[in-house]
Amino acid sequence: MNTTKGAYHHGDLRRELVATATDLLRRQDGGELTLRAVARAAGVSQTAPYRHFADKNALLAAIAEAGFAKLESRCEGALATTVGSHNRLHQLGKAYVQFALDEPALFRLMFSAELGQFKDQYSELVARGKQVHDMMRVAVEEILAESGESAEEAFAACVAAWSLVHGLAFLLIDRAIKPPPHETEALIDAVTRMFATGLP
Amino acid sequence: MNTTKGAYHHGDLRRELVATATDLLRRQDGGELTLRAVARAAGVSQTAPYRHFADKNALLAAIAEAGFAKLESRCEGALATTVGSHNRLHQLGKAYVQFALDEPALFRLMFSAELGQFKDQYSELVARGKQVHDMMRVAVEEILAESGESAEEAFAACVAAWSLVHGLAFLLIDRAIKPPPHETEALIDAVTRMFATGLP
DNA sequence: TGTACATCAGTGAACGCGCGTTCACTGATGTAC
DNA sequence: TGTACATCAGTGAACGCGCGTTCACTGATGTAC
Repeated sequence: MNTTKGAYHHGDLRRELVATATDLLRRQDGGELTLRAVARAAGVSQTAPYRHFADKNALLAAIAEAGFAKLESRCEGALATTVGSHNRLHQLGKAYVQFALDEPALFRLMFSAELGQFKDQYSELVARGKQVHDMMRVAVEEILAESGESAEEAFAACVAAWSLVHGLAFLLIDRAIKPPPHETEALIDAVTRMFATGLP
Repeated sequence: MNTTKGAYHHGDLRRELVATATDLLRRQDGGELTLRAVARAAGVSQTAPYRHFADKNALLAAIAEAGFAKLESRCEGALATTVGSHNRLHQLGKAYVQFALDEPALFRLMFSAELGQFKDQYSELVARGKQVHDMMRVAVEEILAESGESAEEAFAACVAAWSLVHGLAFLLIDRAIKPPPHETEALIDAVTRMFATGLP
């Protein structure tokens, strides 16, 4: 594998395209992501991506997959240093919302209707998405296990926990609610705690 | 005002374009909404909309504004027949989520990044959006007033309530969670109740 | 070690397409006298 | 009541644009002998 930049053979263009696209999303939040723009930003001809992706959808799927991996590792990082079941759910929620704030366009893509239309064809992507759901589930179950709740309760509670952080993330990145910047973190803290400590 | 269909002068093309666009969103969820497609669906030339809207953004703003009005009237309908502060918040949340399920593409547009980029230019749209927030706030304050909570608590609680229903709506319409269709309503009921009854 | 050749990973020109928008226009309507 | 004319609300052709994608190609790499 050749990692020299500028070479005719790039070495790892696939990975680079995904990284460049993620970067592009970060820099031009709101705009449309085009294959040509990604290739341009990667310093490569507009047809080069076709060597690594069947079509634009395949690239989008790869970007979203990498996004889920990133989200997952952020959440795991938050859990790694936290003890106590309520506290763990609380930190998990904060990491989730913070990820959305750091990467709004990527977060949007990961859950977009556009992606939703074909994502079932990309099993790795589906698997990555499930793992986020699973982290939520485990965190909620940790709490409910302590008080011996039923599994049905657990499902609804898990969905509620996820809904809360997912909704807060979207309301913030879509600017439906606009707290002063220096109060944003406190708001996230208050809202996520509200649920985590509210569970039985 | 002439309401005869097929006439050269339509009579109320502005309203019709908004209605047609909403219809189009409903029928082709996921696809892009184009000015030309809206005009085509309304049975009018592709340049006719320019008589009523400065550009495509203005049409999108009008569609979203009508969407917020619709959402608001749905929520008001739910509140009109409900007594008891906890119950009212619960029903409000259900109406919100149900609206998103009935009009997923419209709901997405109302909160889309695309719209977010220019919506501040349309004050009527901004005002409509605020009214939804206000309904949430009032419902939460009704509850908190009964136990004399502080205003800061109220803000976080309001954001939390809105986040919960907003997140559940998006997780469902984006198929991030896929309950069996006949269980969807029960899940919405359980999740929205979970918060409404969880407040002090 | 040197050479021939298959394979791989790029390039660049070109395609058809649908988009938003403009422009000069035309048909319908309403008003003044 | 009838006519002239200004105004309003549409039409249809045309524009330039950037898009995803295809195609024949070319330069770089690795392997067999």
